[in-house]
Order: sequence, then structure tokens, then C-alpha cells
Amino acid sequence: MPELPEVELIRRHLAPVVDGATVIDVAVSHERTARYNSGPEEVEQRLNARTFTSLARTGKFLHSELDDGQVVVAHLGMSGRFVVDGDDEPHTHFRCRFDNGHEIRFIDPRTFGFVAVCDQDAPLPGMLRLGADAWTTPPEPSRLAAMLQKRTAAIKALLLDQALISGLGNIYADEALHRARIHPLRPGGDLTDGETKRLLDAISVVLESAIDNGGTSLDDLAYLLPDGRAGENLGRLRVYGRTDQPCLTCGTPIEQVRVRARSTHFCPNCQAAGK
DNA sequence: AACGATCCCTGTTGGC
DNA sequence: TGCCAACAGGGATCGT
Repeated sequence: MPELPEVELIRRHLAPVVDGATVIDVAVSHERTARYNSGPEEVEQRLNARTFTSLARTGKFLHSELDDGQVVVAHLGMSGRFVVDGDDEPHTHFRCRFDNGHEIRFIDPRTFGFVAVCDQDAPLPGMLRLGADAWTTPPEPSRLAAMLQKRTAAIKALLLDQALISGLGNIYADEALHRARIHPLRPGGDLTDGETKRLLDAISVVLESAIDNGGTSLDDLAYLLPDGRAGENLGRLRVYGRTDQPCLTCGTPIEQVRVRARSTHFCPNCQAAGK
């Protein structure tokens, strides 16, 4: 499941292909991929003959303004991949050929992802409420503390709320909480100023090193580097997917609980429930 | 307004 | 071995 680091690496791969390129052929072949427009035809019509400007990323969203002021937005969801100049393969729901000779394809078996074209003054609902990007524009500790004030939900759940901070998903939320030594079930409003600062530092380190390591490729290989290799960050995860295995810091078995229908991994010793 | 539950979807896995 | 339920989760939506 691509999170901020994986989406950023995909952006870096796609940007040289799409920036300044003009669409000469586009085909959307799945209704759900076009669900934020009236259907595949609308996405095709609004994209055809348009020129991409600069491919950007906010949280887990990829977006580019077009030469006529529209905005194209893509989200990879759970299983979405972009491939440049690839071969035909199952679950290809979007193909776009450019005047520079390159073609990009969007492959998404679970169809949680999408490609949308919207007007600048009518962004997608999800992007409208998007909080500051967790990596490029993280909030000051005092600002995050203010946002967490009075919040009773588990800090893990709040980290997954893209309206607070955008870009963290289930893997990096667990990793950041472990690095910050904060129990995932602690109510957000109970965090001390010191813990809030630790959490922001941990988020920064966890995301940065994931990008440096080429992202996290899980066993399902839904995410791969542009050249087809697996990202190397899986072996560096300290809690995610390590239920019952010894904590790499203290040896205590990693525990797993569910928070907002998401598996949550933590060390009961390093991340004490009290404080 | 905040919070938790539910749903969408398909490939993979684990239990019997 | 084969079948099927359970599981994985980002985000929208809805009820409380």
C-alpha cells in the first residue's frame, strides 16, 4: 500500500515523462477508476490534447495542473501502480500516451485508486480537507499540539487522519509511534509537548529513511521501484508486520491490536501505555 | 464536531 | 489437496 515515501518515489519517476508533455491518446477502461468524474469518457475528454505542467505530490495524492487550468489528480489506493512504457497486463485501467513518445499505464487490481480531472476551484473532497504534508511541510510542534488538544481518539487513529497530517498510512504511523516511544492507543490530547515533538521528529526520520531506502515493498509486491526491483525498506521496519517477534530495541514480543479497523503493531515495553 | 463502524475490492493466506 | 472464510487497508459515508 503506497504511502508518502512510495508515492514520492513514483512522482520522481513519472515527472520527467509527463512534465511538459501533451496527451495524444488516453483510455480509461474501468468505471471505478473514473469514479470522481461522471465516467471514463469524461476523464478521457478532459485530458485529451492537454499539456501537463509540473507533477506534484501532496500526502498520497499525485496532481498536475493542465495547460487549460484543470487539475489531474491520481491516488494509488491500496494496489495502484504507474508503469512507464510497459507491456499489457491485467487490471490496467488507464493508459495515456504523450507527444514525447512515452506512455504511462495505471494498474490497480483492487480499484481503490483513481484518476480524476477537476477544476481548480472545485478540488476533490479528499484534497480539500488535506492537512500539511508530513514530509515537505510538517507542522511546528506547537501547531500539532494545538490540533491534538482535546482529541480523545487514539493517536494512531489521528495519525491516519489525512486532515491533520497527510501522507502517513498504516505502516509508517506504526513505525513513527515506535520510534517516538508512544503507545498507539494513547488519546491524542494526552500527549505531552515533549512527546509531540518526539513524534514529529520520528515521522521525519521514518519517512526520510524510507525514501532513501527505495520505499517498502511488501510480500504482495504491489509496490516496486521503477526498474522493477523491490524497495529495501521492508527489512528496516521495526514493528509493522512483526507481531510476536522480538522488539529490535528491547526484545519484548511485538503486540498487535486493531485501531479503526487497522492492524496496529507496537512494543508494550518501549511504548508504555501510561506515558 | 468528533468518533467509530461499515463499505468498497481482489489477491493471498490459513484453517479444516 | 481443495475449498472457503478471513484478511489486507485508504478514504467516503453514515449514524451516534
